[in-house]
Amino acid sequence: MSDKINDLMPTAAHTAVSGDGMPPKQKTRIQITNEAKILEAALDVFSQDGFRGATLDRIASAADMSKPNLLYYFKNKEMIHIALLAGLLDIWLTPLSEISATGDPTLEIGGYIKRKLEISREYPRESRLFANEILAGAPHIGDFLRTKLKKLVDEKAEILQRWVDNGRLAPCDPRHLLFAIWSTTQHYADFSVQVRLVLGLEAEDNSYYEEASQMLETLFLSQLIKTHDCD
Amino acid sequence: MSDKINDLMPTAAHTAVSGDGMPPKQKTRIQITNEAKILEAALDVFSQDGFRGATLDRIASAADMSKPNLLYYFKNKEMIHIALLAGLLDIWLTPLSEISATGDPTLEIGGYIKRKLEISREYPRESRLFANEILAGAPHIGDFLRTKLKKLVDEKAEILQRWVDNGRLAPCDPRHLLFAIWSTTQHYADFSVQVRLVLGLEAEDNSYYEEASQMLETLFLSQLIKTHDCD
DNA sequence: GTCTATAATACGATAGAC
DNA sequence: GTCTATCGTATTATAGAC
Repeated sequence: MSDKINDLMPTAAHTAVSGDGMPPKQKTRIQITNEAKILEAALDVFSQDGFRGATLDRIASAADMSKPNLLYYFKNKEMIHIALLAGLLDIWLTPLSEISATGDPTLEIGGYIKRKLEISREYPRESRLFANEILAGAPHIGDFLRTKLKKLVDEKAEILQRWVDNGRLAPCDPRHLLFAIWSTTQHYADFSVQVRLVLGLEAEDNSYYEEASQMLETLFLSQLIKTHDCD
Repeated sequence: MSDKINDLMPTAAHTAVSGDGMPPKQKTRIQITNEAKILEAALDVFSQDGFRGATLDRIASAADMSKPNLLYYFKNKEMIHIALLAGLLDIWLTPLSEISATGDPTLEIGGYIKRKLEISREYPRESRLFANEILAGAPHIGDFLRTKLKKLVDEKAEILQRWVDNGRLAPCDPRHLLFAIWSTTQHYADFSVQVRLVLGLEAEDNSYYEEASQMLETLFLSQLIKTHDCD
């Protein structure tokens, strides 16, 4: 359960997941396609049942591969999971890191919410993979959250706080504003089954994202951010 | 994977989890205490690792019981899980059902958010149990969501819609307003590990709920609900 | 690189003594 | 009601042929 995510995160998509200090090895074409096939299948399984609940049998079956062949490409179950998490964290954090202190609060926060909701729609399995990892106690990404994510949040919270101090943003705790954005956007991926059943939609029907976008704009932008005072 | 939750939900805490049409049997004191001990232990394990990831070994160990003894009280692993979900749904839905059409929108919605956040704080494991069940595709409570929950949401959405039509609530999709309330409040239970790591808090430190309460009031009440127009 | 075979352990559930 | 013993299967991972 070593937290190796911190090391391999930035280059996870292109280098071998060796975990030790070895130099990255050049990959053959078949390696690239088979590893991709495995990760695609594993994402389905891990995002549904979590690390403990997933089995190599089901991953191999979903990847249309034999189990030993799967383990030819990844040392063990844990390495597949870590590779997926590493790929996810990259997608995850880019939008947050792009919030700019020099921009307009409404545009910056609105753009962030929009991108987060797009990611929720485009990468729902990654969102559920992350949710499962957190629910399990973050055994694989605890270090990452404590160090890199915290650092980034601290940075961005400072920007938001300055906007609050300048009266350009309603008084609120910046970190909790981020939590609210994360939770509302990811909810549509993590709880999509519930959302669809409550709305009476068929599986795979993603039409609710239009309404979601509208709701989040109302919630976070129409009123929260002060464009003018009226009293 | 039969969805029996619908039947046993209302009386789950006091009657035998027989599942069939048998009349509820009177329980002995030792039955009551041992079943409670099992459910308490199972809640720890299921809420962390989900149904598939949990094992009877760890539940028995946490309950300080032998595995066969555990299975003397519950027919199998699934019955323990269903009993927990049944208990949870009761806690879950009461606040929603209490939203009153005759009340004041600010007080009704504000009260609902407050109660949901209290539940998130008081029953974080139940919240994570629910999250795990949804992430896994809601195999045990799909029917419940499709029928009873949907019905209740439809009812309450109508009330909210009337407030929107009367100009007492900002124009928004009532169902998505509920989703936003659910996601933000439950986030503090489901993602508590991440929240604590990002805030630099120790495990078990729940102090962030005060800030959370403030944030949600700002987000949902201070501006969202129209108390007056200024243009 | 891919396969069959299999080792070694984990897991859900039952049998039967007490 | 609780225990030890155990059955049958599932699961992770490896060995070794091809």
